[in-house]
Amino acid sequence: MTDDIVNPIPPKKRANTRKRLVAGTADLIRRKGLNATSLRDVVGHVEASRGAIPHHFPGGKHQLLVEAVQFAGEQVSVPLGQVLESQGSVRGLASFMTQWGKMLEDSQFDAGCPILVAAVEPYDGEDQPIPGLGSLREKTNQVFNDWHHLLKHALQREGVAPRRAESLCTLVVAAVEGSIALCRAQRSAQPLHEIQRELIPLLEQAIAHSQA
Amino acid sequence: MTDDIVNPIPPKKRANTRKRLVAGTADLIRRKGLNATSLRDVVGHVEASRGAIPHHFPGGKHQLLVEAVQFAGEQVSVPLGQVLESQGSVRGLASFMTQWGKMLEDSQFDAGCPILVAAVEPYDGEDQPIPGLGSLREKTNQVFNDWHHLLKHALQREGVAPRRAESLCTLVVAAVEGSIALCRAQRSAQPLHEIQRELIPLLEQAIAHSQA
DNA sequence: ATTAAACTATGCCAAATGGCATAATTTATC
DNA sequence: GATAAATTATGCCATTTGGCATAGTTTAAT
Repeated sequence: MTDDIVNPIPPKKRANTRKRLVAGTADLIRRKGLNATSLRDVVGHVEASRGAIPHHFPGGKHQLLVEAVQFAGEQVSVPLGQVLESQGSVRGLASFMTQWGKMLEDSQFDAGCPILVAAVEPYDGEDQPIPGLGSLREKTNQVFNDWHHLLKHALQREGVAPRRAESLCTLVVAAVEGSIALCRAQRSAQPLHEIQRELIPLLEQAIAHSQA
Repeated sequence: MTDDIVNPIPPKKRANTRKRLVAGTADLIRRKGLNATSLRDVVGHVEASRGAIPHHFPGGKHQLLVEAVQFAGEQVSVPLGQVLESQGSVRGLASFMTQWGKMLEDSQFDAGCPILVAAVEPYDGEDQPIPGLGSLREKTNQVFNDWHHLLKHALQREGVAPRRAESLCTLVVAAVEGSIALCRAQRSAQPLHEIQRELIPLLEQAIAHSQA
């Protein structure tokens, strides 16, 4: 009997719906924020049924938000890691920031960074943990830490001392996120370009100085 | 007859209620955000009546939010201008950032920057203008610009070239706001300290270089 | 084919929200 | 003090929200 073979192809359309819900939520968070994104919006956006949510996410909206933040974090950290690896920290960061500018312009500054939204927009119960996932705030912080470490390791690989790398990449992450807020307010990608003008030479200098 | 003397003491308790509503809204925006701050929350917070809102703010919640953002912006820009004037750009910025760190810690990172919230949290109708006030987004951008110009003029006064001052203070504003988001996620003022570690020397260097 | 499980669809509910209308009350003016 | 205006207090309403329950449907295993 096929006893201990559970199933080589476990899910089919089910996992698809689940993923679409998570991705769709992440997408709506960018445009509407945490509170204003209703579950009805989400199921409408991904063409799912309302009943799919309590089924796939017994933790309700809260769980969906946490998973959406995690998903959105990976959506950024994976390409960020690649570009840092292949182009080095300076050129990698530059193309990363260029990408961000394009995204903002393409959406006409209606879609920002979902992680920034999760960090800034207070959400009732953001500190209550979802079993196995942690709280919304923990997850948000974890994503920021991912980006931070990615950059930090890239800088250290290029000779920057750990302590300096620490403050440098906190500055980079803070400045990029902050500039996204400025871009949204201003409806222009200029702030992103302005900070790039300062950050790139600063990194170059730190790397050059370390190799002296 | 007292004909054209309208009234030497125009408002008494009325303007008080109005101001309290605006200030209370600004306060709640920090802790709950735009959407989650209900008008019932506001009137409860400042001990006013619900009817006071349609009376003082015919534009409804929207108008109240715009005025709250303006108020909160002045609440920051006035002391910022003072400290930049009296201590110069570098020391002024340093004490400004220290103040921010204290505020965050005092609230246990429950209260952030209301302007950052207004810039990041999407709000339905944020682009619809309130007659005589402009839209929520315009007002938010205006506040960022105030801070920007305050810092820019301080830097220029100390010899930094306009183009450099431009990018430098965009970086400062973006980094400070971004770090507030990081602090909130991390429940620690460390990110603020880390960016200070980079920003202060950067400004000092720019000023020193300009005087060579 | 049958049965069980996973998944989806739909309706209902209590709570909350912004806006409004109306009434009560205070304040200013003569 | 009387009158009008400004302000405040309260109740009502339509809408939206998240959560849940129940029923229907598909999918997989035997």
